[in-house]
Amino acid sequence: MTDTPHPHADPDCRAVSELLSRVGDKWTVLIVKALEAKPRGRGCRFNELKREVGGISQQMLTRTLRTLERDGMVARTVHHTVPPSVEYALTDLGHSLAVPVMALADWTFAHLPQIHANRAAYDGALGEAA
Amino acid sequence: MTDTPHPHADPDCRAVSELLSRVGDKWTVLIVKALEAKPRGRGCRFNELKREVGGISQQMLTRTLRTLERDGMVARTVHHTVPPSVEYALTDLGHSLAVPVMALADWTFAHLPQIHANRAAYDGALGEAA
DNA sequence: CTGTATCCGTCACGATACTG
DNA sequence: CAGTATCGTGACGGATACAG
Repeated sequence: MTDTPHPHADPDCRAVSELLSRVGDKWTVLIVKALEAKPRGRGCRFNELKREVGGISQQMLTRTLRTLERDGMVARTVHHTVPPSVEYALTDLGHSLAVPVMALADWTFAHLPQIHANRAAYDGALGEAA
Repeated sequence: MTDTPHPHADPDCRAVSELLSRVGDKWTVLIVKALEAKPRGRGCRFNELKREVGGISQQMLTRTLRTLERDGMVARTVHHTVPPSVEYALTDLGHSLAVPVMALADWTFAHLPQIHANRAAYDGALGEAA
């Protein structure tokens, strides 16, 4: 009651924003999607994942995987062999996240024509304003 | 077959990424949420919206609203009075977008304790590694 | 009241080189 | 093969000043 500067001050709200940002970033969804395609229980090696996602740098792949691992979305398994090999796999939490995310993706896909039409109309209106 | 550099090259995939980024940005969801709270058909003035979202600059409010308007998510109605007044309201498309977005927000909210526990465990493991 | 234009700091992202 | 360290760049977001 003291005073609420703005909605983001609320811890829960911040957490939701944070997760939304995560989903909205450039690679998270692509990585989750790639891992989700794998048969349940089977992991994916680092470079294998890198190839499947495509166009991602080692840096970003490592960073994004670390974040996902920290949140418990992916599990990391190290095999101390020579050469070393590491397997990544979605956890239950990771799989469950994929559900609402894919729903959003489906929404986008379904409304794509509409959105494109809207943009064309908007941009067109600007041009003819002269 | 010619060659697929990376998934983002596909127009549809790019469009989905784009929408995801939009949702993941700092203000879009908060604005949509504020507009959604309004009774159907009733608009919201610029500064009224600014107050309700809280902590947003005019700059960002204008930019985000423009983007949403261009995509047909919000409708902008200008009343040529003195002083001028403008009303913003969600369109049908905007309302329908709110559904999957809120589903994602609900997922986050539901799994918040789990995620926090995971982070604590992860960070804790790092500390004791020494 | 409702915008637009400008400047500036921050940080996400990418490329590269290096290590175990 | 997997990962870290370092550096550069550019987009994004915020503050401010100005205009209709």
